[in-house]
Amino acid sequence: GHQQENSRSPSAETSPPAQTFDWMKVKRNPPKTGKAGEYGFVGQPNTVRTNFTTKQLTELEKEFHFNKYLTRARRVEIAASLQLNETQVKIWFQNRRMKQKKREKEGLLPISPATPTG
Amino acid sequence: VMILRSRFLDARRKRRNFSKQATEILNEYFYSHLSNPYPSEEAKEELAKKCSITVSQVSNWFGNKRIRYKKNIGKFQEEANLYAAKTAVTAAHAVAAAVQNNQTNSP
DNA sequence: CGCGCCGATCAATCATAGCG
DNA sequence: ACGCTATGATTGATCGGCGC
Repeated sequence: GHQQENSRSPSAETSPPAQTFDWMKVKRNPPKTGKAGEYGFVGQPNTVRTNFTTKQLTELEKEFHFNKYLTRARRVEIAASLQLNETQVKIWFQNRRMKQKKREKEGLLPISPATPTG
Repeated sequence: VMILRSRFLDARRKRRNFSKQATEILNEYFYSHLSNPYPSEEAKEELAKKCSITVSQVSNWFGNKRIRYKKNIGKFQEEANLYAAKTAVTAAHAVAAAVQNNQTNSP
């Protein structure tokens, strides 16, 4: 048996490697977490993700436990309190909710492999 | 730097590589859909079942695979060729079947 | 028309597994 | 035991779509 010939597949898929598809070119825009009012550096995006401190995470988690959703006012308070951008606080809660959802989802399936419903 | 890392790390600490079989299945899907390696939720569930892993793990695998693949396409050439050849056989069968069905229909 | 949210994904990083 | 690479998981932030 031998099937090593390079025949042009009439179909669409199954193309030779090294081919560059759109998904390989996808590039994310740099984070716009430009903080203003701290140091003299204003206007230059952060290019990298912020590293939240343990204190900030602790406070955020505490707030999250209080309520999963934030109001504009609350967001402003927390942002100022933790020295973060309102957007960062908003995004953090967003991600937090997704994480919560994911945890709940996984904590239910892996214990029931046998289901009569098929 | 401090030990800010070892505060609430958990799952990330102890992990086990997927079985060879699971990796094989995932790679087969990835390379047979190289033009668009984004399995639907449904496909992920099926892959998860076949690989005996969770849907999240399937998502993680594809996420990592896509990023690492495009970051260094050359490094995956061999692997790509390997699975491309493998899927080519399957494709050939599909084409053969399609031809039979397409006999009465031509563009 | 803008804003927040959801779901998916990106991209960088962490920490460990695997190999010589 | 040690250094390096491969690989799974985590996560701040982006993208597109939706509803208000």
